[in-house]
Amino acid sequence: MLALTHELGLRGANALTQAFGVDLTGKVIIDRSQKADLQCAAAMQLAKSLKRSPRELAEVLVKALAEHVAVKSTDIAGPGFVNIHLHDAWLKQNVGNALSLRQIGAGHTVVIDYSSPNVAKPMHIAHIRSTIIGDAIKRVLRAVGYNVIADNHLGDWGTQFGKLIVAYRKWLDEKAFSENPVVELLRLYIKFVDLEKEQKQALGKKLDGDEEDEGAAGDAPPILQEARAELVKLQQGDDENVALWQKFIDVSMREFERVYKRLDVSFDVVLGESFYNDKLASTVQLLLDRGLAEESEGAIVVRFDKARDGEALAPLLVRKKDGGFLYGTTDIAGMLYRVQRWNASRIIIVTDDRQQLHFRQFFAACKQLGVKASMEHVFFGLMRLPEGTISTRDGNLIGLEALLDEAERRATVVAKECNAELTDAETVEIGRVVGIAAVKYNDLSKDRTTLVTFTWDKALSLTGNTAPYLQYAYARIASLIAKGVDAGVSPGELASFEPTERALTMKLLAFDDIVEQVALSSKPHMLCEYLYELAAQFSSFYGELSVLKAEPAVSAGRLRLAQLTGDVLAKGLELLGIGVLSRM
RNA sequence: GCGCCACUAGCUCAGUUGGAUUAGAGCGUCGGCCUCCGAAGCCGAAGGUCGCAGGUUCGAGCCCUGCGUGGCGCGCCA
Repeated sequence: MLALTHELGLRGANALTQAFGVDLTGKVIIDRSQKADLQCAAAMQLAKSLKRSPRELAEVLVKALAEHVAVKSTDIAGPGFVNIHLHDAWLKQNVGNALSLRQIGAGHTVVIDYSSPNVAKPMHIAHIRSTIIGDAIKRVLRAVGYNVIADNHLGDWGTQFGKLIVAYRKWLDEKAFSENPVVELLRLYIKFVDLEKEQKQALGKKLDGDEEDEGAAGDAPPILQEARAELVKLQQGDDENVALWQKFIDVSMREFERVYKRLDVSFDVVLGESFYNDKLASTVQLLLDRGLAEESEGAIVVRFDKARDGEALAPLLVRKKDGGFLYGTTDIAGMLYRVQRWNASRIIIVTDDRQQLHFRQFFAACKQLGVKASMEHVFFGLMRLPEGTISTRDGNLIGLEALLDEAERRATVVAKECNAELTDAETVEIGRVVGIAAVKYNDLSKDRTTLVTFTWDKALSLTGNTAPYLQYAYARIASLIAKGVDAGVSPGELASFEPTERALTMKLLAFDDIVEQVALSSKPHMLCEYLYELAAQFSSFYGELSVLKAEPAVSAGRLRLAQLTGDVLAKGLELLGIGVLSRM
């Protein structure tokens, strides 16, 4: 219905512009309403600046809007609200366009960076947020016409690789590695960190008061010195170390791919941190040349000031005093690369909210370097467990695959209970689709900025506002249509228009509006909310009215509404990365 | 010390970016509905000082200020 609200908004703005001689283009917004089909609050919003009474403006709007073919009547209510009632005939005629989306992204390229797991660490339940939310945003942006580049910015570089190489050579358990390489790598890493801590304590606490020398080789724990040496060799291209590093990446990617396949998540490119290695020195040089970076205590930093950058941010470190680079350097290099290579007008990066400061810093630096693209940090709240923060150290990781396994298992049990006619193979397939959907929807349906506390029962719930509810509505519709075919009823023009049918129609027509809002705000939960309301509206309609057992003309119309609902549900769920089933 | 995010029903969350005398869902609780298109469902009930106090205006759960609680950040990790 976006097209209609836009038309009405334009019409209203033109009328006011003509009446008062002030250009008000774009100032009249048409909203949904509980009291009417649509409403307009512009009269009150604009009254003050025009020095007119809201009533006066409302009179103009009422007259202008009433002339549109879709509008049956208009009236003024309260302090100056304009209520708009639409013709039933118009709604019936236009409901078939519910699935068409304005291509607001046409001609634009957006790069979206999500998932981005760390190599050599298993994916656990917290990784699902970036992965699932990012993938849904990607699908929505594509649906509204953007050329989308989905980029998995792997954590495949950095100091941890020196540690891993040392630990691998010292303590590798071959058998464990061949059975589950990533778990073994995690064990090795933890073992290293434990030893490092031990040695540090043995060295005494004098390091605290002597920060100047902390980086000096002499005072660091021996094991850490070894790791640093291996890291330097790796960075210099030492064959053996590079081979090991590549091996870590390969085994990790194999595991990631397995998870992505189960989740139906995909990327266009996988450009990890290491991809930008050869661009870091020149990035720092560029910052220096532009006068944006300066030396400070041996390091190179970018400073910000309120007048130029809009806020007084802490400095961003781009080169350590030992010459090494940091992830801020990589991020800036990545931004420049993405803008140049793809000529992207939007860059979206999906990470948890702890990194907000970092993103504001590096976005500000990019702006100073002339990046014109819209840079958006799409952040989400951290996931925690009821007993506290998820941490590798505490060993309370819940593996992502374990979660998916359990989800499928529970959904399979329920599928068997609910539908005895299904074969075992069907039950397993349904359990798979429904279980994965439940996990995804659980994450997608909450505003991404809220902190979530993970519990099995919530994450795997199958009733109420969940994916299975939506899938169930779809399955019933599929069943209806099949029965309609048997009975010789096929979808046709809407004949009757009971209140529930009208409400369902209005809901269907809101689809394009919601999708556009998600594309602009990167908040998929709005689509979840909408689909849930749509399914609920359908369920009411279905409970209240007979579809196939009404008069033929009425049946055809109701079947059409059901079919459109099914189409929108399937399309909406597809945009969330969730599948549907015709039987469950 | 500075900054970011949150605070809405017993619990988990929405609230269309400032709109309408009844602030909405789900779970849980209580009560109805399978002889009739799929009960993973439908209908109804109970449940609220929107963290607290001020402010802005025609109008505030939403914006501003202060405070409280929780979580997370703040130069050589990512």
